[in-house]
Amino acid sequence: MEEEIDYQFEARVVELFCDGVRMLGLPKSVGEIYGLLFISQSPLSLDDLVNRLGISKGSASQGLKMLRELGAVKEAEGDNLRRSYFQPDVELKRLARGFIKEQVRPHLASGDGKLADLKRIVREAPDSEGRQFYHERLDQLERWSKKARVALPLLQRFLGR
Amino acid sequence: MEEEIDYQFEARVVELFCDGVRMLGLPKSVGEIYGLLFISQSPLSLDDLVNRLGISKGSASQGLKMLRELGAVKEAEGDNLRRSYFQPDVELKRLARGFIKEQVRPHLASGDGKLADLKRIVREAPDSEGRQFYHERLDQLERWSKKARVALPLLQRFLGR
DNA sequence: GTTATTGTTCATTTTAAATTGAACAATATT
DNA sequence: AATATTGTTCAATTTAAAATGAACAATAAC
Repeated sequence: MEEEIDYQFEARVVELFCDGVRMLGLPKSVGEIYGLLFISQSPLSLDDLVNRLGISKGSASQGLKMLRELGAVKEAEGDNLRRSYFQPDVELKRLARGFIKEQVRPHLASGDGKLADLKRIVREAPDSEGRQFYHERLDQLERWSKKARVALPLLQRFLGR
Repeated sequence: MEEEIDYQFEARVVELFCDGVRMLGLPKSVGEIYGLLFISQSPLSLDDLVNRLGISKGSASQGLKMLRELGAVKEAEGDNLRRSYFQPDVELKRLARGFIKEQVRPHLASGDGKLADLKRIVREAPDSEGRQFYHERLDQLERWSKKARVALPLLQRFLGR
């Protein structure tokens, strides 16, 4: 009965994290895994995650991989010496840093590259009524990108205090 | 030939915006529409969007609706008096405000509600070894949420200057 | 060296989300 | 009032992303 309450409670926390990570554009399973680790009193193994969340071994493995890359989970000691156990990193600072580094910056960088290509196309195009307009719009885009690049470290700093 | 260059250029700008909005979790078609409006020298009608992007009337209508709700496009005058024409709002400030108001805040609010429910469950549960731990974790979540609520207006302010 | 255990990879399947397009409403034109 | 034009809605379809699970590698135990 006590178990039953815990289980329902756990499920609702997991659900809350699902919503959370989907807002960030990450797969549901990643939210489930992080959520369960977050609300568990002791580190869990891949097998624990599979059993308690009812997801496949593949999902659990991939989800853990992503969470490790994000710096959102770290290895920990557990009963079984042959297994790896995981616990969540619960510092918002680190979570934000990992997300920005792994998910945001790469997209921004790729966008900057494409933007530079476009600017070159306009620069090398023959003069025309459109050229000036296009140039202005691309400059606008460049200003957005620059602002984002400045905002990110500020945001990170704010979250880390 | 001149037309051809413009078309390719336009297509690449549209693609850039597709990537951009997908990073924000919005549908591709919304990026295409905004992107085309962004790089067009004059306002466009729904029909223009359908023809030049090769998307369905339904998509264009829904995409425009979302962009209007986000405050990312506004109506404008055009040749045909019976049609509505649209042009983009290119102020980062407004774009950020709309996105935060329509896409971020609702999720945060719903999360806060669920979090409050969970806190109540823990508060009303009988004392147990787990109770204290759960309480701490939910407090942590609450601190995250509060930090986010404070960060958003700061971010908005920063983007608006 | 054979068998068990643990975890990863990736082709296939499933699921969720976006798109379509036909029916419909609203409004203007003849 | 009949017809044309414009735009919306929503059930059905398509598409992209995520989850699955079987095959595989790596390591440990026997």
